[in-house]
Amino acid sequence: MYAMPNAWLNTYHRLFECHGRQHWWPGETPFEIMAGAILTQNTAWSNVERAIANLKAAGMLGGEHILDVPDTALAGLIRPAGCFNVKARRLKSLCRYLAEEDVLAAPERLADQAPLPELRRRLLAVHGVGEETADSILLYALDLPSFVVDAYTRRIFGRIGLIEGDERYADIRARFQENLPGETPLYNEYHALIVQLGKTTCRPRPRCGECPLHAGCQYGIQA
DNA sequence: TACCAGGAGAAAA
DNA sequence: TTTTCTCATGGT
Repeated sequence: MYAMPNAWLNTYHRLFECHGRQHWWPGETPFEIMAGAILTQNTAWSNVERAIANLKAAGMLGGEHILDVPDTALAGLIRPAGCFNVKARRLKSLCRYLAEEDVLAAPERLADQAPLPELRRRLLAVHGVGEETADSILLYALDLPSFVVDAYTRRIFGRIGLIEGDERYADIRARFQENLPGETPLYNEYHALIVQLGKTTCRPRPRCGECPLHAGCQYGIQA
């Protein structure tokens, strides 16, 4: 696929060969992906699915609806995702921002409002949107090439020696983007594969032997 | 019972 | 600037 693979691309190809295409993000609409990015903060996705199901069942999975509902009612719907009072405020903050950009009814149009760096800066200014959440929204909801770094990325790439693991978020993101073609499908699949590996074979335990990455890692990939 | 899971903001050091 | 604390549910 790429003419001059490097260690970063080699790792991607090994992950892809092992785990296959991940079909991310698990959301049906750009708004659902954005909401999921907030709801999944420090929370297992299985809990987020319940919260999103509640929003769907209540007909609330849209920015205009969320802005209309009282905080307490919204918190009740997203309760399974944990930190529900905090996340209710964060969801509303995101919706207010989408309204300010005049894209509340069609959040995918946010991608047309400004270049990626400016969009990222604006998202980071929204209450409740940190770097990982902003990059998740840019990449998975807006199809823009912004690499997502998470705890799995730090752990796995620290273990295989491509990073130290304790760098700042921006530094790790820059390392990926400097060493990979700036292509949305690649960033999309790469992060999804990292999460898949992190969830299935890289729990804190001795080497699992299930992933080809372990073949080159003296310690196995673990926390 | 304790720990972990696809963080972020606020306060303290 | 960096570290610590808080938010909080559900599964193992």
